[in-house]
Amino acid sequence: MKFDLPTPGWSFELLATLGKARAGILHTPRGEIETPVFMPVGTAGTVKAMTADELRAPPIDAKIILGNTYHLYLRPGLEVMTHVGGLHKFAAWDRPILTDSGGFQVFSLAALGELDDNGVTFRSHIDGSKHRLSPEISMDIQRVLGSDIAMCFDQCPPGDADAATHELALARTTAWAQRCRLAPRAPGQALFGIVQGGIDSERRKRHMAEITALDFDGHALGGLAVGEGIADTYRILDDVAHLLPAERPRYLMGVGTPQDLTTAVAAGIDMFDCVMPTRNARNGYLFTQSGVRVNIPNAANRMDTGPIDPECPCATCRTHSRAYLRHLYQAKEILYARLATLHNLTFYARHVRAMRDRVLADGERA
RNA sequence: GGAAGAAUGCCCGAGCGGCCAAAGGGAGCAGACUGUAAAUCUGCCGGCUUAUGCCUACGGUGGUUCAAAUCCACCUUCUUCCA
Repeated sequence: MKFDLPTPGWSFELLATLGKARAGILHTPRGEIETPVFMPVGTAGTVKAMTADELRAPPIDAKIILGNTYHLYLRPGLEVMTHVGGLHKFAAWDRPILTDSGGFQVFSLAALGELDDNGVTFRSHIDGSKHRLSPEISMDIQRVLGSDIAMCFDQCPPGDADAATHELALARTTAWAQRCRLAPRAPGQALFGIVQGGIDSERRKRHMAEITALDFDGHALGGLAVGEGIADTYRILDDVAHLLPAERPRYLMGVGTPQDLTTAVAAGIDMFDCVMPTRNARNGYLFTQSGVRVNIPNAANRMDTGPIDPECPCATCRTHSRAYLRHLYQAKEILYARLATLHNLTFYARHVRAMRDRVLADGERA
């Protein structure tokens, strides 16, 4: 079944379901995105250590990547972004891009500034200069960046926030979502709403009703895996994800470990992003099919002539040994970051695709 | 042949009478990382052991002192300078 989304040129095609899990295709003006999908994070206009060609080529074959409003606004800034004609041209990436609104930075860098009903004032981590982000400003930056999916500017409370903080964040996030909805967008740019509410199911559902009423192209669950404890994360996913409108894509923001993705897909999520494969790669943590992680600096790899993962088709595993990678890591060679990132992104891409294949193979046609 | 200086834990290197199992760095070992201020950060790093505990330790051997990596004597090795 294929559902048109509010933004022209966009539709979501549901192919099969297996329990709450789904497999589908998100049709966009810049191409198809098979779901479930993992979106590599490219905060500053680059998925760190990867070229656009490497991301596009199998086995990663990323159909969509992330960019970040806050970071790209601070550097290189809107003057450059306008001049170069947007993020796609700038980064030589012709497939879809999703931009985070800066909402997460409001949360994670909140100590830098003051938060009020209208937005957040903060100081640049680069030069200390004072800046302001509001729903309108965030949307305008995302318009200039020209992302395919813009995210609403939201407030994401930490995992241990109290009820009052959550209620305030919910009210603001809803009010801000309404304002983002009215803001000008780039041609063909879709907009996703974000559901907050912490780990209280009833609060989540209440906020979900507010956000889904606004007719966004897709819906995101925000504020999960922000320190609340994995059992609560999974409980909320199981309680809430499948209640998001079935005919629109469902995006779990910022998650997560391979097991998190498995759990979330089973709960009905279609889209993910996370820094974990890229950052952990750079920090020596490599994923394997067997589930046993490889800490590449460990002495056990010193003499190991085998690949990171014998089941992995990536160029790193087909070409290089653990001993070599460990050496590159220890020697702080730049090549290490590239080889490791290539591997971890391959792992994530295959992990998510395997789940999609399973839903298509064993599920019911939608 | 003479003169001056130096020898510290795996390496480099502070300390120059007690607060020294000995700063700091490196190396090594282990861990963390979830809408990226992260090629980052944390812990361990003489042994026994997980104790306000014991042993072994600052080139070697003696000595001074209640107390020495720190002071003295000699020895060994190294560096620089003068012949």
